[in-house]
Parts: sequence; structure tokens; C-alpha cells
Amino acid sequence: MSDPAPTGDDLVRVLATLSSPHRLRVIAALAGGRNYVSRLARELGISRALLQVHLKKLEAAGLVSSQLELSEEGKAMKYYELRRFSVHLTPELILDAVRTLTTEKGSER
Amino acid sequence: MSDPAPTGDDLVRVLATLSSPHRLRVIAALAGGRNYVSRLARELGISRALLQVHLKKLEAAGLVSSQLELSEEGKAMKYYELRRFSVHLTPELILDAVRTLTTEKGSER
DNA sequence: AGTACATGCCAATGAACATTAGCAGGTGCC
DNA sequence: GGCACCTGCTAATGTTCATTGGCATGTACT
Repeated sequence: MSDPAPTGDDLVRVLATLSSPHRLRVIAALAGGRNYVSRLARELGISRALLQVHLKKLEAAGLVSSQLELSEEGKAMKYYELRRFSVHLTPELILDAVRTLTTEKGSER
Repeated sequence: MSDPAPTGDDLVRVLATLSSPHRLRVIAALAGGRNYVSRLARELGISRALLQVHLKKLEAAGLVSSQLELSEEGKAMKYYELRRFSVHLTPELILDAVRTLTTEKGSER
């Protein structure tokens, strides 16, 4: 049922990751096909450093995947690709997720 | 289609609100029926002040509703109730949401 | 050598957040 | 009056987060 959010902690991570306008735009941009960092940054009009941070979080949440490729000219290109996901957010899902929540004080926020 | 998240900004708010273990627990607790603040705080084992903050956010996101009632003894009781919601989180939804995003610098995070 | 493009990382800033403790108000009951 | 409930607010704390700018790496082309 829940693709990228099996455990409660994972659900929290996915939701936290998606609750950012920047990251939503990144996903929207990647929906049109894979792309590499520098170009994506130019298209989105944000700095490369900033984009990298967001991409890392998206990848950590399992929403995108990356592959480092060597272009024909030998340049290192890091391509990011959208990963298909589907989460049906309802009270029932949450009821389930809460059971597998790590009650660590650290990850409250 | 999207119940509590028509615009992109609303989607962001809902997701941000749900990306908190505390708030997920609150929702889970309210799934069992309406409850008032002090009692809910006791059941969840958190302070009343903290719970109030989270309840306000949940209400701002449209995920719960509240009604102030006078008990028979005249005590003021604030009851919170879970609001039914359903968001199907997919790349397509995000693609749509991004179009109605307010690009304000302030609400980035 | 200099320019243009790609990657990665880190230190510093400011802003936003989570949480606590304390204060105020109100009612009813012993 | 004093205790036990209920509500609401705020100031202060520590802790994360977002964002920028800079620096270092590499390749290829002129």
C-alpha cells in the first residue's frame, strides 16, 4: 500500500521532505525527465549548493535516485531521477504509522 | 480530489503539520473520539502547553476542529475532533500543486 | 595559461521551530 | 480560604533548519 513509507518514522521523513516548496518544485521538474544538478539548478533558478542539499534529502527519503555518469567528454555528471511513489494520506494510515514510531526525543521536531 | 489541500501552499502546510510524531499521535488519539485538551495531554503524556501548540497547528491545517463547551458544572472544556481528510500523494498531485505555489521567500524552509 | 563547465564540501549567517515554566483567568466543592 | 479541575497566554531556552559564498577537485577547448 504505502510505497516509500512502511514504518512510521519513514512516513514522517517523507512528509517532512515533501513539505518544502523548493523540493516540490524539484520533483515537478524531475517529472519531466532525468536531469543533472547544474542544469536543474539553472532551470529552477536556485543556487547549486542549495539544490544539492534538497536533492540529498529527497534521496534520503527515497523519492529520487541518482547515478553518477561520465559524459563522452569525460565530465562527471550526476543525474537525478524521479522515483515513483504513492502515499494515501488518511487517518487510518496515521493510526497504523503511529504504532511503529520511534519515541526518540531527538527526532521530535 | 484533494480534500484539505486545494492549493499548493495548503498542501505544504498539511504535509508540514503531519511531519511530526507528536501531531501524528494526537491524530491517532483523536481517531478514537473527541476529547478535551487536559485529558488528551494526560493520555499522551505530554504537557498541556505543548499539546496546545500542536493542536493549533493541526487546526490551522484543517485536520482537526474545536468547539468550546461549558460542562454542566460550568467548567469550560475545549473539545477537539478529528476532521476526515484524504490526500493521495503522488508526483501528479505535486505537479499540480506546484502551479499554485506562492513563491514567497518567507515561507520556504 | 585561461575560460567554461561539471562535481563536492564546509563554515557562517539568520530565521524558524519545539519545549518548558510560569502566570493569569474561571468554576465547583470541602 | 484552599484545593482541584478547566482554559489561555508569553517569555526564555536550546536546537534544528535554510541559504549563501567560497574553495577545492576534475575534464575539455582555445
